[in-house]
Amino acid sequence: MPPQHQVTLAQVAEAAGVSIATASRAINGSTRKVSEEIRVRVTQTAEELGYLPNLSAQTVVKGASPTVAVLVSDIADPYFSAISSGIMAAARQAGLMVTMATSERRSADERDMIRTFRSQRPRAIVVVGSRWDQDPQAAAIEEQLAAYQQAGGRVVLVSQGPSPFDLVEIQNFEGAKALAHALVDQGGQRFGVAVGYRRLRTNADRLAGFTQGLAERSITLKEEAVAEAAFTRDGGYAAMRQLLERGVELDTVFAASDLMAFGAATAMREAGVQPGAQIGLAGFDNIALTEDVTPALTTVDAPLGEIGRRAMDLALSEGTEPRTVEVPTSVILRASTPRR
Amino acid sequence: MPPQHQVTLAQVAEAAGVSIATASRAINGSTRKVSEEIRVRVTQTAEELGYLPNLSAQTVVKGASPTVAVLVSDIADPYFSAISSGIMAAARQAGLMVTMATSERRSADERDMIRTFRSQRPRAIVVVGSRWDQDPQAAAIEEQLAAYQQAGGRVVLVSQGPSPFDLVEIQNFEGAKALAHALVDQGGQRFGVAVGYRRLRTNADRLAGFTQGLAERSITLKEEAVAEAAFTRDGGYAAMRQLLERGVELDTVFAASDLMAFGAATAMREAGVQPGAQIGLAGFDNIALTEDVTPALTTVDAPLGEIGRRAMDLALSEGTEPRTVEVPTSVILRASTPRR
DNA sequence: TTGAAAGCGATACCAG
DNA sequence: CTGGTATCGCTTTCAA
Repeated sequence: MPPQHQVTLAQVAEAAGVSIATASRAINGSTRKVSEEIRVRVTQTAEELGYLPNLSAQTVVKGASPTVAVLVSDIADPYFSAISSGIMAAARQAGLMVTMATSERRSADERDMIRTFRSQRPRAIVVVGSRWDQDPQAAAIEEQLAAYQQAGGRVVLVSQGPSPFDLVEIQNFEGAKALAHALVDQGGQRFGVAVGYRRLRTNADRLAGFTQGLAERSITLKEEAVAEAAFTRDGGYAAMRQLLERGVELDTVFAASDLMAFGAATAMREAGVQPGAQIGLAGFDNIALTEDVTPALTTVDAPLGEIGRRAMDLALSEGTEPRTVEVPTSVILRASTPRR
Repeated sequence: MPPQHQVTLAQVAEAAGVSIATASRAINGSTRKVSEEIRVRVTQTAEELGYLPNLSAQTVVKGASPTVAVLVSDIADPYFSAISSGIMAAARQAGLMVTMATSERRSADERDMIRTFRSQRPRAIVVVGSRWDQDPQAAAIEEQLAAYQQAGGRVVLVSQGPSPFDLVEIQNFEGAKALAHALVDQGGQRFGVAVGYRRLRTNADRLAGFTQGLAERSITLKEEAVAEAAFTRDGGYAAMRQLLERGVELDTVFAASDLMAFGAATAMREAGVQPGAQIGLAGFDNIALTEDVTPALTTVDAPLGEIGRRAMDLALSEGTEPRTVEVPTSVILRASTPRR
């Protein structure tokens, strides 16, 4: 790493003919006790010299950096990028920088990244991503986060409870349940589900909610009508193919995410089935473009940008007790699930 | 910002019964001159105590932080998130952290963010986003970047040339030209274009390439067949509406990005026109989901992930002369532009 | 190979 | 209000 020589505070002080202490107060005066005249002179000198405060030096003495660290599974996934967008907007308003890393859903890496984050002494660490059942790394990760919190940092999870940390929780169960109701009300009777791996809590919850929603309308979701694959576009494609190959009779398919739904739609078409015609299709999340596809995709809206903002709110707040923010979801019916 | 008390190197040294200097060498020994026995003892003690190096302190003394700063216009846009994903993957391999900010296409903010980046003393700054013609802030931004480079940092732009910095350039002109050829070869005759604001170089280049491609096939693109709006999904929608309202006769529309194409497709449908049937539609970028929409979208592939990786390659390389990497594009014909 | 000590850039306490 | 100085956590000469 080539060292970068920069203008230092000492140089500014010297050029302005004041002490370092005064220069510091003039430029970053916490309790501004500097005569206006000097303040102007120093800031001008700083400007002329192109002085930029060394954030690291400030961090060393202050003990924490004006930064929030964000860990997401995959930034190319519109779900995560929308949440990240909300986080970054809120961070900017709060005058914080964002350092970001992607775990690519490998929880071993996740632990390492959190260690690296801790080295940065950020003001908060936000982890976005579903919890895994029986994750062998879960304990190690939680330990890292707990130690960080112990040391005075704030931890916010966008995930599922229960959690010893601040938590933003999407109503996966409730949303899926409401969707089931809506779809039955539209005349759906034979349901199938394309779900991501159930070890991911998000999938388990959405499936459970959907199942219960159907049950409340006296419809039993048969196990053979549930196909499981990766929680991605390709997984949706694969799961839909499974369903089609199994020959289960279906009039409506629920995909556990919009991305899976997109893949599922393509699988249907390849099999000569028109989504929204022979078989209805619904997703979850309401990511961008769900309105632009044909037929427009029925889905459960999760306000992703707001989720990011809420996470930052928690990160910036002071409380000591871990709090949970429930983010409500709402069903959006579109052409992909016509009334029958 | 609550100070965070953490285990320090001094504590580790004390607990291990060695000097701070030795502890430092044992844990981060650049030139490893520590006896194996001590090394083991120190690292174990560090582990037990939960020691984490203070990155800021290291940065202060080393003069630069193991970080690359990335500025993108909008992380929620799949174009940028795909590039970011490539950058982050490459950064991780190189053992660098990523600090990220979004300018939201406001170039005044852009300048400020670069200043803030500089305060971090990152190893490199990567700016992703099209250049504006007559951008009043352009000079100020370039000045910031130049000063940063002067001080030993590396600057990489993912943008358009000419540039005094390292540059990753997408072949917008060539790609659009090739697309024009392909569409004419398929029998297209009456072309329209939905383009983003032309002050954005990306749009100007894509439009110019497309126009020239048509010209090379003896087709003149009339000005009335070009509609200009925001370089977003909504802009595509608006531009397409303009075209339709103008009543220009069209058999094929080129949208300057896939996102614009998605919006344009919806506008067509609302007007009772089937994209891919009455009017063909093509985009640019080949973002995710272009294959999953109906009809699948013809587009120009820009390898977004690779663009990010290339940018990092440049950021990590040592050379002093500014270099340019041209990233080739390729036409992908799909159902949205059927043979006529 | 190890340790003592001099910085790195900035803040904040304590006098003046 | 201003200046001198100890301090933050760590790396890196310079001796031993």
